[in-house]
Amino acid sequence: MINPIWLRSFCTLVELGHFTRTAERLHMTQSGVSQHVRKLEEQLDTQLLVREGKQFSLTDAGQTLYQQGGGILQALQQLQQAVRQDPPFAGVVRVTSPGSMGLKLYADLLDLQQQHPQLVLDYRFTSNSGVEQAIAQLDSDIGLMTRQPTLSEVHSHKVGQESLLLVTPVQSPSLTWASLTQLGFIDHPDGAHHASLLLGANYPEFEYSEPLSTRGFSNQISQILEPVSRGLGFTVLPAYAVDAFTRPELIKVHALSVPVSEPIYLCYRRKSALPQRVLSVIDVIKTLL
Amino acid sequence: MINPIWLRSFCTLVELGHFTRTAERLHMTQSGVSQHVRKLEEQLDTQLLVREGKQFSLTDAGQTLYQQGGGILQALQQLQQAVRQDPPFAGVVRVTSPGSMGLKLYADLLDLQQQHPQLVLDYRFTSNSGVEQAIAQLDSDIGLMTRQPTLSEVHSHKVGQESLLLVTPVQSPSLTWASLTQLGFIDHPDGAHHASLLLGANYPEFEYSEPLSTRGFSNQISQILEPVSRGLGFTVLPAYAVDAFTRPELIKVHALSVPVSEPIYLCYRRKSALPQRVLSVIDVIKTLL
DNA sequence: GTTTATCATCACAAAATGTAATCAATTTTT
DNA sequence: AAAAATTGATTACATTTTGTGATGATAAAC
Repeated sequence: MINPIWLRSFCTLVELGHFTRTAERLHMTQSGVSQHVRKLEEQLDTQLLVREGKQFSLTDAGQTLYQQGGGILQALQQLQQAVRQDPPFAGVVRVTSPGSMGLKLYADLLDLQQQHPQLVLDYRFTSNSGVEQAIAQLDSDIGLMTRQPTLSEVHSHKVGQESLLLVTPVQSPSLTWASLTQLGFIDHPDGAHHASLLLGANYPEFEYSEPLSTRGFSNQISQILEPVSRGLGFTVLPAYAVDAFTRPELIKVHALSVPVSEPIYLCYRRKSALPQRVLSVIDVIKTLL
Repeated sequence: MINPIWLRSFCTLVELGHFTRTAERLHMTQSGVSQHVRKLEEQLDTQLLVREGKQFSLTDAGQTLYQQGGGILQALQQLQQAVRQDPPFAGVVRVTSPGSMGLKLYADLLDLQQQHPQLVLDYRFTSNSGVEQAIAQLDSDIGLMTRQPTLSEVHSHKVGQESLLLVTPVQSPSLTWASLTQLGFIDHPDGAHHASLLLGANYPEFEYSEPLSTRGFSNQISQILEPVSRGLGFTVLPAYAVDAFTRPELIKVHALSVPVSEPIYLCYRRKSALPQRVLSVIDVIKTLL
């Protein structure tokens, strides 16, 4: 009986044309891929690949095996999906998002997890491109991004938006450009980007002035407002991150005359049939954003 | 990924409704079958069988898995057939037949093997029902029988016949019924059957007389003519067995007035796609009989 | 010509698989 | 009813398979 694990390695290899990349895709070592192919060839007593230096081409047998085998593998997967019991609120769901909206989502999803003790949430914070990668590599079930993904494997649609807000200490001076530059900027991973969006739209001076003087930086999204609350500077943050700050009385949030917001895209892997628990969480996320 | 070995155990179990018989069919132990099913259920986190004492029925999931899974297994098998290199004269071919025609065939097939050094013949002698069983249980690729098989898995068609011959010592007396009974019978596994066929058709006395007095027995087909050649008795043998005797000058073969012969049926497993080497040997056998 | 990237091979640790022995239960025989 | 025989589940263990890391060889890139 053909070993479907070996077959999968072979089919992936044919698609990628590259042992090392196949290994990465399948979360195994290059040595493993090499051996899988060799064992397939041994078992079938048939050469599948014609090795040409570091390239290879397919023999007729290899061609057949790839075409037919791919279909069978899919059928096996689908069968597993069809038969496996698939409860809507049990099992692991892996969510990845940038920090800002994560602060809100994570709390809300923990509520959900408390309602469904069988549900296990694996929530990871990372950059937009990290989200995209995680989805494409099957490392995450659901992703949230503030831009559309570029990889073709990743499906996305807009599910909401988050306003960018100017945040200053409570006892802040006026909101003139001069006072802001004097107060100084508290930076964070998306700080420059957010600042240019919001400030550029509201302060004509922004475009021509010096870069903002940075008075601090944190990549821990929940910590960014701490220096602001102590009067050390101002920042520009998505609303969800502001909402999550524990001492709102120490900061002041300003509605500027030209509101700016970033879209939020919900992403998951195209084609791969999603288990019920992932669909459930997607539904919940949509109601939250 | 669903393990196709486990799946095969499960599908066979569903068909046979019986763990122990499934184990026999698949050449494994009952314990193994039991574990395969359990592991499938564990992996899919789904009950497949509802155990009812020693019986069982299928859950919905089990039903689906059986139906879809069976198809996938077949597809896998066929793919393997299609891809596996399948030389016409290399590999093991297992032939099973009763002794008589085996004596001729085995020699001829050894000739074939000498012409094709890659070919390996596994020739086993057994009874008609043994042949049938061996085919049905996939223990043999080709079988030869002198009656039609009864098992539905076994396909057969007539490829020839072998004459039954009366064999006496060279210096035998007349062929009257009286002299034969006085000479005595050398028996072998099919002896009684063959004798009744041939003698019953040629000696009206046969039906009413005492059972033949037996002067010897051998289940080694090539040895049966030894006691005959020494004058110890006569026997009735298929022609192929007589032809194989090394000292033909010591025996006398008699053409009786009513010739009797047994049909020869060539058998192989229905449906299972035969590898090229088996087809080759089948062709050769047909030319030999 | 040197460096880097890529694939094959090998030795070994970890994991899986299959079996025999045993147990528990059900069915059949006496 | 009791005894015997079947049948499937479970367990312990030996064997086999599998995947990895290390190493080496060869092709591509610089």
